[in-house]
Amino acid sequence: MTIRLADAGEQNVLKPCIHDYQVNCGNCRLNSICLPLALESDDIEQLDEIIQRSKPLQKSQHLYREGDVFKSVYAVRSGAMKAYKTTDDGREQVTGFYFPGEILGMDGISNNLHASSAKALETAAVCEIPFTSLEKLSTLMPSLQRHFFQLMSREITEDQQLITLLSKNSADERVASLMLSISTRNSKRKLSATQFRLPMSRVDIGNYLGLTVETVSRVFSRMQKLDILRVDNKEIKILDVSGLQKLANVAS
Amino acid sequence: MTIRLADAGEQNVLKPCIHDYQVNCGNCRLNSICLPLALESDDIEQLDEIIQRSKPLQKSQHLYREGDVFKSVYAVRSGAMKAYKTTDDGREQVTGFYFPGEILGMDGISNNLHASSAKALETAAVCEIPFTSLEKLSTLMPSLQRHFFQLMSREITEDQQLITLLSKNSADERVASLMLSISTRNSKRKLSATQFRLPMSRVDIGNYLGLTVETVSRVFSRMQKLDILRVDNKEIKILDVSGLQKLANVAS
DNA sequence: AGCACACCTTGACGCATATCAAGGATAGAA
DNA sequence: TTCTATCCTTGATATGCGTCAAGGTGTGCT
Repeated sequence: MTIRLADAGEQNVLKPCIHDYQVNCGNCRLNSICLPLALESDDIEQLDEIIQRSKPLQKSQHLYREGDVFKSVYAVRSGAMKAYKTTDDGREQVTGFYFPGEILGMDGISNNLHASSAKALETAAVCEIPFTSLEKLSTLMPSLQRHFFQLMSREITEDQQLITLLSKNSADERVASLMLSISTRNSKRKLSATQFRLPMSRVDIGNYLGLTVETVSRVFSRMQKLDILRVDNKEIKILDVSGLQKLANVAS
Repeated sequence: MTIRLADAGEQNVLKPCIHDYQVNCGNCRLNSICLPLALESDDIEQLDEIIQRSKPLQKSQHLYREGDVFKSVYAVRSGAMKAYKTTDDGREQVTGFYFPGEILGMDGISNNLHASSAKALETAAVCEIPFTSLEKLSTLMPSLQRHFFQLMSREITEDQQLITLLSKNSADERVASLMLSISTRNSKRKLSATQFRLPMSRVDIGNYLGLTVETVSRVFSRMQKLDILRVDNKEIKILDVSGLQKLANVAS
């Protein structure tokens, strides 16, 4: 079986290797998102050495589960992941969606146990970054230490954004915000900011935003009627960005 | 003017100094919460040297404001603080309450700007920990580096708890959870787990939990009627812990 | 002590979103 | 292709919490 990743193709020409999903950090297309480091090139090589690239995950396969011993954080290389917790009464709470270049698993550091589960929303490849190696390397490379402090801090500010969204905003505003967030993250990866395919189901969206499926569906219908979005199942086209921003109630 | 802190009294007998609010980390009563480090005593001394202890904040005084340049994180030494963000449309979102031994300000690391404001809920003393010094020290002391990774990770998991609470739980469950959280944090500080004075207003509670003042007030009345709490303005007495846990919908 | 202002409580009512229900669309399997 | 399971949409109804309104309580200032 040949595994072929969209991002890996060009590298293979230059640098063939046993598995064609092998890439290295130095020429990974995503390193500006994943590691916006002021790293010297031999620093990157050191980092590259500790990172493990494993076989892609199939859709709905778990990367780790809540309660697993924490060993590594992970960078998404292709595809998309969701993180979720199971509440005491057995329901699920989606805590985040992760796209290529984004890091997940940092919530496991505090107790050495993963505080949430991570599951592939579609076929996905990840880079595994063993945390003890990362810690050691961080003491040697101040810029790497700083970068990880920043990454974790960003996770905190993003969670606080979501808290505000859940606490203060209407269903329309929540869905609009998520669409804008995905749009922004896409454009950081040099993909279309106005047209994309949602990797997650309506249930996941609702779960993440504290809404029911029905409400999410109705919001999409409403936005379509207002010519703000064109929704065709999971295909989204943003027709009116500023209208969407107005709906999301954010300063552009 | 003489400033006197509850925690500082006994230290002054042993180690008088210019300001009687001066304490050091080595004999601070809170160091088991603030720094549960496997630090050697001379490590603690090094940490102690970078920490600045300033004059207490008066009620409603700001420690920092959203958008301020980020220089330090802060440990609460006495009193209580709240952190909040101002939304694009000018409303306030309380993102956390901080009690003695707890650390705030870590959301400023990612952009070198504070992502939220911090305000004293009552007269409060804080320890200022300059971040660049902390970073330098962390490269030299792996256990300190690890500790800060853990602290930030804990902030992430706590935010995720709040996300779940806001997304899935009723008004009763939210208020019950907050009461249990304060109770737990009190007992970590060797204070009563069943009787305490809330430092924050009903507005702040509602704001934090995504509820209106009126709803918070009604929940308190309801819990009082059920003999779960005794509420006398800001004085809270928990009469039925397991009843409260049941209301909060958490596994005890 | 007396006043003023902020904070808290309670009630009546309305609305946004959940819930319940049913049918349609889509995608993977045989 | 056809079957089947999952996902999505839409409508009708219910409800928890917000909103509006009014009055009470506590606290700090003069």
